[in-house]
Amino acid sequence: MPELPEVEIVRIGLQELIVGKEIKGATTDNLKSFPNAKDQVDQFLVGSTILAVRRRAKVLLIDLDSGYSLMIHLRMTGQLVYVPLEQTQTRNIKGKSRGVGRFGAGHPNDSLVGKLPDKSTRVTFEFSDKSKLYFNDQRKFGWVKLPPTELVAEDPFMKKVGPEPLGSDMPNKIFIQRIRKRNGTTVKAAILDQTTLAGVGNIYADESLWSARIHPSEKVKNISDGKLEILRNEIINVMKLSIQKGGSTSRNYVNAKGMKGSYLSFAKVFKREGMPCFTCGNTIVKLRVAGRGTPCMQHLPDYEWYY
DNA sequence: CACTTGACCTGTCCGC
DNA sequence: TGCGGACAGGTCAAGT
Repeated sequence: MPELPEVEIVRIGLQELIVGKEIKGATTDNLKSFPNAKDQVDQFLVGSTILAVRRRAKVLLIDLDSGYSLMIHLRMTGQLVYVPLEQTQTRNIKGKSRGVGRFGAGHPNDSLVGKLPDKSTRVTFEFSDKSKLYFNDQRKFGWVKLPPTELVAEDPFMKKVGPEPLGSDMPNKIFIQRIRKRNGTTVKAAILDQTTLAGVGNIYADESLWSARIHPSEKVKNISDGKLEILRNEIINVMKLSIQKGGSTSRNYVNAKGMKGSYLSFAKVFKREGMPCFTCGNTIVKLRVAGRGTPCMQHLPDYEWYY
């Protein structure tokens, strides 16, 4: 689910909501979600205070004054929702996982706050002021780890992940250099590869490729440096716009206050299969590229006409 | 080695 | 309405 923009929005929200709070406890009923909880929670988490909330790629990092950091990956359906003390919980329909609701994005009644915990709650963090942070994850792909802060960079994923697209460490030259290492594959597979660059997922891959007028199944080796430069700029543009719009909510995504994002109403291809392209009017189709559902134009010429 | 495919899970949607 | 299959925002292990 969450790609870089969604994780960044959660980070911004948590930074505002939980920094300075003391952790009183953490519980999980799913060992896969927080594998070392039993050994680590009492020793390194309980009694510690939150110093900062960082993000690297799609991973959230919550630094604690115990010298440890919570590492959290939301994968496909993870949510991190903060519930303040004054929110009394409404009664849940037993066994039913509640969706975001029927109100528009940003509507106060649309928040998951007040409906938590529910059957998708995997980890509950409680603060000393009795407020809570829920890690919900329907599909159980997400995870929580608690390494020493200084060893976060030694995590296998952190060691191999590529540069941040919105950071100053990815100028055009670096982007083109790195993506050219994937000359043999399709451009969509190349930008989805987290070791090539960090943070692009299925939505922003399709959106940025459409904006750059590059077909997702085109091989990297057939694309000029000039077009790759345009692609790099469009990746930055769509991600920045998405952050402004509160991210993409396709099904599950909500921010730290339990609210969904509105970027998909600005999307050009994602979830628009069967509808006309905003530029050429041809019908958007859904193909399978890099093993992923890929809404795009049918043929390369659909894109090339508009170079 | 570079690249692609299946597996991990739960829930929803669509066609019969 | 029920049932089977396909599919869903990510990443890794195992396959070619």
